[in-house]
Amino acid sequence: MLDLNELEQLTTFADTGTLSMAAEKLNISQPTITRTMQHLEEIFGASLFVRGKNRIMLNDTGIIAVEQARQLLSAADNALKTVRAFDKSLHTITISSCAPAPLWYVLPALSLAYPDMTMASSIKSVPAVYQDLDSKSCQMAILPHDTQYSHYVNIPFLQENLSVCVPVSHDLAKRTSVTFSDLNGFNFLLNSEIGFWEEMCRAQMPSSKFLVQTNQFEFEELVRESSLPCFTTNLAEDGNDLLEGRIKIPVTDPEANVTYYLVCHSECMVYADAIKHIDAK
Amino acid sequence: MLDLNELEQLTTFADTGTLSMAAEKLNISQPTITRTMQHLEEIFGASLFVRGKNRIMLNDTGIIAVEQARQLLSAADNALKTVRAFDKSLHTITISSCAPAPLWYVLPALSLAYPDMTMASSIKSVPAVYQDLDSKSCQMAILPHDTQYSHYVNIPFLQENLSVCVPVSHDLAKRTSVTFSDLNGFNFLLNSEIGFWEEMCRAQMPSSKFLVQTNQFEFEELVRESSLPCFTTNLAEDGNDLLEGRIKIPVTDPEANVTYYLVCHSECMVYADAIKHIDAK
DNA sequence: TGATCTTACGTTTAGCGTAACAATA
DNA sequence: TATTGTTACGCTAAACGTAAGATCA
Repeated sequence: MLDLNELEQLTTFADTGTLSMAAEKLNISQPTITRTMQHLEEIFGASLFVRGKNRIMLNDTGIIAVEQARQLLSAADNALKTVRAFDKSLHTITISSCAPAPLWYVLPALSLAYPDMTMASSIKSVPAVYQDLDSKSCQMAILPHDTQYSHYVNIPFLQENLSVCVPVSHDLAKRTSVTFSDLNGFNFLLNSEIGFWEEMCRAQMPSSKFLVQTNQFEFEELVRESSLPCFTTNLAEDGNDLLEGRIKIPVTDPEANVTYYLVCHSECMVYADAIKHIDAK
Repeated sequence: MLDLNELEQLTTFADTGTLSMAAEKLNISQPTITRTMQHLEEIFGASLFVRGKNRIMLNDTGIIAVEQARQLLSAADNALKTVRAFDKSLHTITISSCAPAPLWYVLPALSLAYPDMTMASSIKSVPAVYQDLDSKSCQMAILPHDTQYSHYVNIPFLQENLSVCVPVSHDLAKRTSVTFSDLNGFNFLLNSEIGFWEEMCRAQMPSSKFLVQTNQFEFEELVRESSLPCFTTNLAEDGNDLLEGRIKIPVTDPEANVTYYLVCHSECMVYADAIKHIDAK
């Protein structure tokens, strides 16, 4: 029977051209490779090399053997990965969310209910979340609305309300509420990785520019040091004095006040059960 | 790295259902299989079984692993066969002939010239020979005519002339020569494995019936014991007294007097060189 | 009680590395 | 002389089988 280790030595030899270099690359001694090559010829029942006194090269059959060896090693690697991936999927709850805030509640609740499971979450746009859901590459999704599809379980579980934060000196600072059309045209500081919020802002305020910060520290510095308006919500845990000197003004548009839904296929409903009791503070 | 031996133990276990039966099937001890299954779990980095106190079964990951193992073992088997087949092809001269007689000269000559090579010959219809030639599944072909294709080497090397053999009492016994149209309508004894001759006879004598004998002994018995006409040629070595009491009458049609051509791709011309000097006795 | 799987133990052997050798450039 | 491949030798570690133990039907 073929031995994948031996085949790897063969392909390494084919790659390097000499037995010694192959040995070095694989951290084994040259004699070992010599023996393995001899053994491979026994196994294949064919001569694979042309041997000089001091030199060894693949013959035509050897070239075919190397080709087959490569395919086989690659297939073996895939098999290993396939099994590992499947096993991992059994021990992982994958969640695709349209926004970060719901995950702050969902992940701890799930970790508590399923301490042996690994959580894998990602924040993406609404269409991307739907794609994960349809391809079953997530067990659970979080969307800012009901899916309307009866083959999904839809559970409302959290509300998030958007406010704009402006310095006290800002034109809008005296307002007690605003709409997107009031805000349209102003430029905003925005965090990255905020899911559907970003597209929503761009859609609702087409005349505004958004300075998207990838780095949380830099974002906070800019909030403190600039007078650019930014956003917060009822769920945001704005640290310390981050918004000191700023006024929070609720945005009243319905698009700015969303109800999140847990969405999953019926077979994953157990996971939803573990978190649907959650109340926002 | 995966070990194909271990994977085979896995699939055997999957086939038999218990470790002990798998062990027996593979002629190894049960503890060995136990250890191998434990080792496979290490290698895959996943639990593959559900274990009772004295029972072991595949879990979902295990089923996937078995599936992958089967594919891999089958791929390994194919790889082995591919290499062996290629090597064999390097040591085999394959000849497709439209008739048996040319092989009586070609095979000994080639064996003499290439003592380390294995000869593989087969007798088939003219179209089948062409197919072998085009698909390069033979190194050399023997056809009853020139191919007219310039990308083939065509070497005329042998003539065969057909005669009909009838008992002295037969209607045709007095003739010194005949044509197919004279013979059309008579029924004939025929050997099997005579290549293009059979189709040729059927085409030239559509009103005749042919009693094709698969067994050489039975054929000869029928020749001796019946008065059915049969055929022979200048190349045939009709043993002993087989045709005693019969008259040989040459068939004069051009189709009955063929010149055989060695046909091969240019890269196989060396083989043709070894035999093109042959003269018929 | 017989069948099954696991663990423990002792042996064997197969594989490895070091070293020596032969040949080349 | 430095590099390469092969052969010889001795050792180690891995793998195996036997035996014993535990559990179930």
